[in-house]
Amino acid sequence: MKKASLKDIAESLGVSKALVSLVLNGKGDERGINKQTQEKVRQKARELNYIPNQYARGLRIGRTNTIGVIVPDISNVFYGTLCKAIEQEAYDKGYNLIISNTYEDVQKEKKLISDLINRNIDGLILASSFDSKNEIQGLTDTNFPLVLVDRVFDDFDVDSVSVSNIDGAKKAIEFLYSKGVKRPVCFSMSPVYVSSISERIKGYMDALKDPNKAKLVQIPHDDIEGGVANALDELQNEDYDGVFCVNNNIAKALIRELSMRGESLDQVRVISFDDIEVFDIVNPKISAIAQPIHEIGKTAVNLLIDRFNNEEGHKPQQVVLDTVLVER
Amino acid sequence: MKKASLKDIAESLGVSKALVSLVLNGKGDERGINKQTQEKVRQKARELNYIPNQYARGLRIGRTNTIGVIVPDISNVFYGTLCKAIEQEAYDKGYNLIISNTYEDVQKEKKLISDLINRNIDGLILASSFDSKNEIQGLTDTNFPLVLVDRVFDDFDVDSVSVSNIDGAKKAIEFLYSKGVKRPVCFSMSPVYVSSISERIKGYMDALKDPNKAKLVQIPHDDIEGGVANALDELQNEDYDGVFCVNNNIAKALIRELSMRGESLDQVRVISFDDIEVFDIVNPKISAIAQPIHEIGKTAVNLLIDRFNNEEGHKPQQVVLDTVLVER
DNA sequence: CTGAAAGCGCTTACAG
DNA sequence: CTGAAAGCGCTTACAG
Repeated sequence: MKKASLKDIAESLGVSKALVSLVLNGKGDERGINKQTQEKVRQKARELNYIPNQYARGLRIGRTNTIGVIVPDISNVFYGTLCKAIEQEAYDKGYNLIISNTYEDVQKEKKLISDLINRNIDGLILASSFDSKNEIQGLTDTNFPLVLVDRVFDDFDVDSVSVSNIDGAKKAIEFLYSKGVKRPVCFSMSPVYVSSISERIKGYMDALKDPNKAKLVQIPHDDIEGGVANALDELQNEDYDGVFCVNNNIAKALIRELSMRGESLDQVRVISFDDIEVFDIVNPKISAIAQPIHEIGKTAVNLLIDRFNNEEGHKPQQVVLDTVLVER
Repeated sequence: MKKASLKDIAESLGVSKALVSLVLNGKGDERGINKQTQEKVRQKARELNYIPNQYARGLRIGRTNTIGVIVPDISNVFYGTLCKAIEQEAYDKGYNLIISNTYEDVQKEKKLISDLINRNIDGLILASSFDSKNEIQGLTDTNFPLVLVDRVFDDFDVDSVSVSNIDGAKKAIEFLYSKGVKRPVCFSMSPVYVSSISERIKGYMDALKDPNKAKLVQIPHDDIEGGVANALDELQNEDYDGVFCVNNNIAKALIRELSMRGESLDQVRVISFDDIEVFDIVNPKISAIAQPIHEIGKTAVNLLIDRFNNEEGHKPQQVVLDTVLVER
């Protein structure tokens, strides 16, 4: 039950491997190969259930039609959905994905990047946890096709797709004010240096009516539950009356903690960055700043493919998409 | 900035490619290659930033260290978490993953399977939407390494990992009874033929005190919201007082719909198969039948690897893991 | 209109 | 202790 190769088809038909290869790659007409011969080849390929060996092909062509994807955590709904969007677009364009998680561990991220390159991916889509572009400068120096998503770096001439986080955060704070909130707190998350988080903090600061009343709480990414509980304790006696959560994980922990304490969500106005299903399920519902996740994924894939097909001419672009306030 | 190859190392050191290959693959000692020569080779490989071409290697060896994973929908938390578990175990064992979604579309599933095999994956982990084993009989006939997860087929001698769905559903119903529920309804989902769903229905039936009072509602998988709304309308005037949801998607839709109607969850006792975060966030919390997702993923990967390393001796196993009642 | 040949980068018997 | 050679399966100039 050995797999059929080009040679098997060629021999059984009495033609050359070259001819078979040409026909099967759709270059039969272009090379003026006899229609009947072409049909015979295709027929036989079907008959032998021929499956081209992509590794021989990749070796020869120098490309593998595989894109690497590295995200912090695919079981986080935001990244799960992003990966799904990337997968759909990649699948449509004939590319496969290799997906890996870093869990915000920069050592693992370094290892994953080199592992993936070892696997000869054609390009990489990266939601990085690095604190500076230095860590990936090496990649771009060697001209390796890279697209940053979600988290980007300043002054870095590499393809990227992100959202206007500052603007989104502003919209969130303005929404709180419009609902009568007097003093909004920001529940932020470590590592605070990733661009998406730091920009959202900046948006919060910018939108405050009275910057002196800014209140920023740092929630550690590896103990969100505990961090939120501590924050609530700490704020017990302060006159905060609204919370802006910089991401959905914090908002989820907050909802849970409030309900455990018997405090209704009605008492505290909450809004979150990232719109997830839960916000529409809990009672009362939670408003959110939604990211165009599908478009982020699609754009990232297409930037990469453009780079592949256009090695010389491709100019790195920093795409910034808008967020939407989902009012509930 | 060309990538270094074995040949580059060999030439710059005045040794053969064979020697370099042996050393770099850790067979230097076994083949009695001079320690100093070995050190020189490793040194030079580092210096040239040598990355072996996996496709040349794969072509030569016949293996690619890549596992295909096909699930219905990775943005569904259950499958997202399963993929994460699979990824972790695979990563530890030196395998890469190619993940794809079927969205319950059997045509897409067929195409994906052949696509992945075209990409020369070493083996496949499959949560299938097929209604019978016939669709994949071909795969196993050719002896292709396959592990079914979550959804399995009867009388099919292939590796698989699933949970005791019947038993889990019984536990759910018994829990409802213990909480004073008199007449539990089962919210089931199409396609109902997948084993996980049909077994949960069977568990529900088996556990009913009065089988005549069985009430099974079919929710279409592509319109869960609407299906749940209709179901609630239909049940308006019946004396049901508890709901068993066969999966988390249905439970989420139910929670949302109840809260939209202003009915508290307290009025209707709900329990769901699959334990997800939301159940711990809503108020009141929802009890659930939890699957050992991490163990499912890990077991699947290891069955596959055992099959790889043990081509002849490997005996297909049907692993069935236990569920846990998470009472809230 | 078609074929023979080279070569992608690697590993592995084989030979000495 | 090390090297020369074959070959994995494919594609692509080149030649006729």
